[in-house]
Amino acid sequence: MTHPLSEAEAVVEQARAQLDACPCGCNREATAHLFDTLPDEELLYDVADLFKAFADTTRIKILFALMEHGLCVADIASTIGATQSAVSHQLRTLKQARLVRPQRDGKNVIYSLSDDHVFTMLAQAMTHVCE
Amino acid sequence: MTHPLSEAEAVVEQARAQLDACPCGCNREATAHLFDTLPDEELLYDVADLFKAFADTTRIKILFALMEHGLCVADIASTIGATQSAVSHQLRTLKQARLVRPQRDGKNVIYSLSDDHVFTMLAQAMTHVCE
DNA sequence: TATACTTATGAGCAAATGTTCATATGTTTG
DNA sequence: CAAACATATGAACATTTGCTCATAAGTATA
Repeated sequence: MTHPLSEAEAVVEQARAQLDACPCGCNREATAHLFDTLPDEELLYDVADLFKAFADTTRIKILFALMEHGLCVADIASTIGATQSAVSHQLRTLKQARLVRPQRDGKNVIYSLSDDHVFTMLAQAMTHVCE
Repeated sequence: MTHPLSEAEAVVEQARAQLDACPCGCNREATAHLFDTLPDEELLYDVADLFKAFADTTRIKILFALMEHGLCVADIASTIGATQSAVSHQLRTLKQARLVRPQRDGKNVIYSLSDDHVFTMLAQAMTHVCE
């Protein structure tokens, strides 16, 4: 015997839970309690560092260029119109901040966004700017 | 006559739609198409500028201090342990980037986060750092 | 192994940034 | 209006940052 209604309710519950758990922290009510007190100095320092990694036009161009798929250094350079050296220097910064991930492919090194978190931060910023 | 199953399905559908519409852009599939081509130079510049506004320890401290509720300049300064002048200078930067909003209250000026977008960006960064 | 090709790195320089100190601007109250 | 208090701003200085140029390091192929 099936219980159509309760099954559906379970799905609804699941969907709601997923909303609450949205990893991006966009649910203010569900997240606010995390900030009752000022976080540790060190943590705040790390947060600022994360934003610093995004805070340059060249690096932003690189990251957007990688949103579709990975690219080698030379292709990144030609896509965004920058020097190989400049791109390599900035990739170093992005790599240290764990925003991109290198992967050797013969002579080339393919860089990709580290994870969906990076994508989310970029999308979030883009929507903010576009408003 | 009621239709329990189809009503429940409607709710499920609504919940799913809400998930897709998550304003933070955390749904990669739903957002990816926005980045098929590299955005305009100017837009990328603005995105970098937005991140620059977050990219300083003092400013991050100020923003986190404001996550609970608005504060006047002096209170911000004492909360984060910084000079009145330093805080005022940085508030200027944050104001220009539309991350905070001033509101006169007698002799004081109460600063608050501009909108939930700012909250989201901070929460997002915090979760990224904490992983 | 020698050569060509791709990427990474170090030094040096110019520009941007954040702080302090002094002071100006604004606001309330005697 | 004068004095006290809160905030904003300008100049100067030190630090950080991002670029270029030259060159090193890693990889594939003749």
